[in-house]
Order: sequence, then C-alpha cells, then structure tokens
Amino acid sequence: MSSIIRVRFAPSPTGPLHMGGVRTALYNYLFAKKHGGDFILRIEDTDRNRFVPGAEEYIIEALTWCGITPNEGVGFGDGKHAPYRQSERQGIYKKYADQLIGSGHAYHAFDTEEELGALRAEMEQEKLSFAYNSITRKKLVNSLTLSKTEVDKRISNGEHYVIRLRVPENEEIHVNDIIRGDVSVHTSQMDDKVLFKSDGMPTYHLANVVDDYLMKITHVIRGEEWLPSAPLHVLLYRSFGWEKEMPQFAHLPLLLKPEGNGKLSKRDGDRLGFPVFPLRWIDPQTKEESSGYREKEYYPEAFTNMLALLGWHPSGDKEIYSMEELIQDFSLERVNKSGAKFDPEKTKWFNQHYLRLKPDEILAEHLKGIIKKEFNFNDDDPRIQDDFLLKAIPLLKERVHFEHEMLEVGRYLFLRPNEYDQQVISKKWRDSHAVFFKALLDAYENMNDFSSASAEQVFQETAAANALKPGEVLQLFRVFLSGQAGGVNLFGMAELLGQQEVIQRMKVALRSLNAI
RNA sequence: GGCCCGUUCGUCUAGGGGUUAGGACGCGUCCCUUUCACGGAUGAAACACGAGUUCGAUUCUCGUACGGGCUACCA
Repeated sequence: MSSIIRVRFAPSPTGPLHMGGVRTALYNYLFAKKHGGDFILRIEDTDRNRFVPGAEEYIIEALTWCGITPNEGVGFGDGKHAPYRQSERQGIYKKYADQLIGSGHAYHAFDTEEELGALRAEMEQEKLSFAYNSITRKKLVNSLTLSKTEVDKRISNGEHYVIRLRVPENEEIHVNDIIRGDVSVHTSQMDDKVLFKSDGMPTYHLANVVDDYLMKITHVIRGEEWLPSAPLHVLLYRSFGWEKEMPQFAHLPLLLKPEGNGKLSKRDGDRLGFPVFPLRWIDPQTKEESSGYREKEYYPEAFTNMLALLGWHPSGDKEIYSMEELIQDFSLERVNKSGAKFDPEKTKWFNQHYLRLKPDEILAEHLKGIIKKEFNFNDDDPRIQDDFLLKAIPLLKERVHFEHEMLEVGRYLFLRPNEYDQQVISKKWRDSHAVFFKALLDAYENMNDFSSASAEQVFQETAAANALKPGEVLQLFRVFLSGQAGGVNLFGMAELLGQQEVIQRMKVALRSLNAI
C-alpha cells in the first residue's frame, strides 16, 4: 500500500526567498516529480511581527521563474487542503493544542516573556543556562504548579498564557533521517517548547506538525537548521497519536558563504559581488536593493542546474542537467551530509554553457533589444536587422558568459571606432606600411565577392606583393576596423561589416595617420 | 557554555578495506588561432589528526581538532 508521495515547501514571508530556500524547494519538487507525487506550497506566516509585504508574491514569482511549480498551494490553485496560508488556518490550531492539554501532553503557562527573560539573564550571570523544562517547570507559573481553579480563573480573567509541550523525562527520542540516519536526543536536553503563543497564533512547531498531518505530507525535506527541533516534532506526532502518519524526514546540508565561514546570508552577496536571491528585491522599509540572478541575466536553467548540484550529486560525472534529467536522476539518498560553499565562478560557467546552447535566433533577438536600448538606432537601421545580427551572434556568443556582454565585447561591430589602440599603433605602424594599406584599399574596392575567405585571401596576396609578412600588418588592420588590439575573428568581422564599411573605416584610420 | 550534525584537491564532488584516489569550476603550460575567446592536450592540487580493528585503512570504530547548526511566545 504505497500512498502517494506528498511534499511541501513551507517558507515564511519574512523577506525575499534566498538561494538556499530555492534549493530546498527544488529538492522537494524533484523528489515529488520523481515519484509522481504532489508538491505543495504552504506559507508559514504565523509570526505577525516579521511579516513583510510583498514577500509572498516574491516567493511565488521566484519559484515560477525557476520552473519549480507547485501543483497545490498558495498561488497555484486551490487544492483539497486549502487554505494553505497558516494565518488563514488560525482557527484550526487551538483545538489541537487543547487536545494535547486534555491528554496531559501539554500545559498552560502564565510566565511572561519579560519574567523569563529576566530569569535567563540572571542565570547567565552565574554562567548557567535557563531552559523551561521538566526541572524548572515545577517552579514556574503554569497549570502544573497552579490549582485547576486558579488556572481557570486566570484564563477567564483574560490573562495571557501560552501552551507548552510537556516533554517526558528520561527518554531517548529517535529521528530517522533519510540523509543522516538515526539521530537521537535525550529528553533531558529538550525544553518545553511553546506550541501556542499568547497572541492566539501557533508556533512553527505546532502549526507545522498539524498542517503536515492534515495535508497528508509523507516527506519533510527541509534545511539542516531544523534538525535540532526534529525530535520535538517526533514527540508531537507521538503525543497526538499520529505516529503511523508521521512523515519521513530529510534534513538538507546548508549553503555556506564562498569565503570564510558560516551560513550564506543576505549580506554576503552584494559584498562579494554575486546575488544571493533569485530575483531582485527592494526592501519595502529601507528601500535597500538586493540584486537577483534574473536581473543579472542568469538563465533559470543555469541557476537551477547549479543549485541542484550544490549538495546533491549523481553517481557519475554528469554535470549538465535539464530539469527533466534532474527529476530522472534525483534521489535523497545521494544528498550530501556536509554543507556546501557556494561558488559564484562555477555559476557563471553554467550560464556560459547554457548561453552557447541558445539558438542564434533567440540571442539575435535579445541583442537587438540591448542595442536599441543603448543606441537609439532607427528601426530600419541595417545594424539591427535580423540578417546582420544573425551573422554577428556566432562571432560573439563564444566569448561571453552573459547576453549583455555581447555588446560590451562587440561594440565596434555596431559603431565605428573613435580612437585607436595607441600601443598597437606605436609598436607596429611604419610609414612604409602606407603603401601596403593603400594597395589593400584598392584591392578591396575592386572586389565583387567580399567574404571572410576572399577578404583574407586578398589580404594575404597584397601582403605578399608588398613583401610583407601578414603578421606585420594584421593587427594594424584590426585596429583600423575596431579600434582595439583584440577581439572577434578579424575577417569574420570584415565580412559582417561589409565591403563599403570596411573601406570607410580603413580610410578614416589611414587619414588619421596621415597615410592617405 | 550545552546539545546536535559534519570533515576527500582552493571550491563543488566521485569513490570506497588493496585505486597511478576520478570528474567539474578556477589556476598554469602547450597546441589551434599571427590577437583574444572557443576548442583540444596537459600540469600543479585532496582523503584533518591520533589510536583501534585488519595481512592491509582514505574507506569501519573510538577519541581529538576544526567547521557548522540550534539553544525565543522567529521561522
């Protein structure tokens, strides 16, 4: 009786989703698709203080851009288990918290945040740490130390309270993790976590377990930062009597910053010069802008390919993976245990790879857009016509990692040079070369078929006729055409520019050298 | 501090009791190209340390070191 696989990605809308979150979503998605299961997007917005407007929309847009599309959940059509936003499920949780109180697995606690904070500070003074647990709960203000009438009175008086899990004494709690195997924690190390807050909202722990149960989640795939609270969740399933329905856990290794130590964070990206977010984000409060992979012209397939391999690896050497192939090959068993430092260089390499795979027609179309934006050419300008652009792309696409670099690298294909590389001129130019270039000009003017091959042939012949090795004048020719010492294939460029333009550019250059 | 998790080239990783420890990014050299890039070839570059088990450990076990995570009425 294999029930259908159901997984969920459950971010909280406290800001833009960062790439670590995207990877978690990706692994969930891959696992679900691999097994023909469901992938659900649930929004965990139980913390009203940290709610950030726009964050939920950002999450949906980011997943969509990456091609990681939930088939159920917020923003992706209603499913059987709607709503998928925890703030809209608020009425559900209290009942379950009360169930735990009824069965003796949880209790009311009246200690205020301030009181506990003071206690904590006090103990820290003496180098001790405070935990609300099986020892300290006996000395604090809760339904275990207060009489039933006192508790009822406080509650009916509207006094604020929280509901805490009553962690059993002296037990080993085991979590069977698909990636890490058996992980166990002794209950003496656990504290009586708050399940239900005094503002009427559940905490993550309660809401998460209840929703996963209600939504029939079979596998919880999430970041390693949740591993320490996994035993608590196991305890919750047990306390509810849901052990048979308990999902399997898989805790993913963290994404680490490229340099130094620690978890990859918002700050690293713009400091180190790469995005940590899939999409650009402008903080609604501070107006601070964080760059995104999409706006930096990374392709989503390059981004997801890179992300998939950061923590997971197939048994072979294959590295270029389409989403379909990832779904084919993915397995949680092959997810690594250790954290992975993110490498921006390799991400660029992935992008370069996918750029070369793009059809020239697409790149030409995009280049047209870039040029129009940059130069204000007329619509009928020959330099933005398809046939011209289509010939330019092969010259450019091999030398760039990103589309916008095509213009940076090949600016001179579209504009005449306004200055010439002086190093080349002073190193290579001899007044005696004027004879050769005048002859070349002449020869080019008289050509009928001006192609890359014929232009090169004529160049060679003219050089020979002038007793010159081509190498002596080739780079000068390049500088005359482009202004630059290096660049795209020289005679390919000549063919692209065309006979008349080549002649024009040569004349301008030779005049500036007083050679003609 | 306590608890939990981890540790193969600089980075991502494959491998797994006996291997010249493999690949990719990056870096170096050479070839191609009279440029640059692409491509091709090639080089440098790793099993954290110490015990134990074993004929033999990078691989298994235990410690140590180091790294990371968690330790809120945040997720």
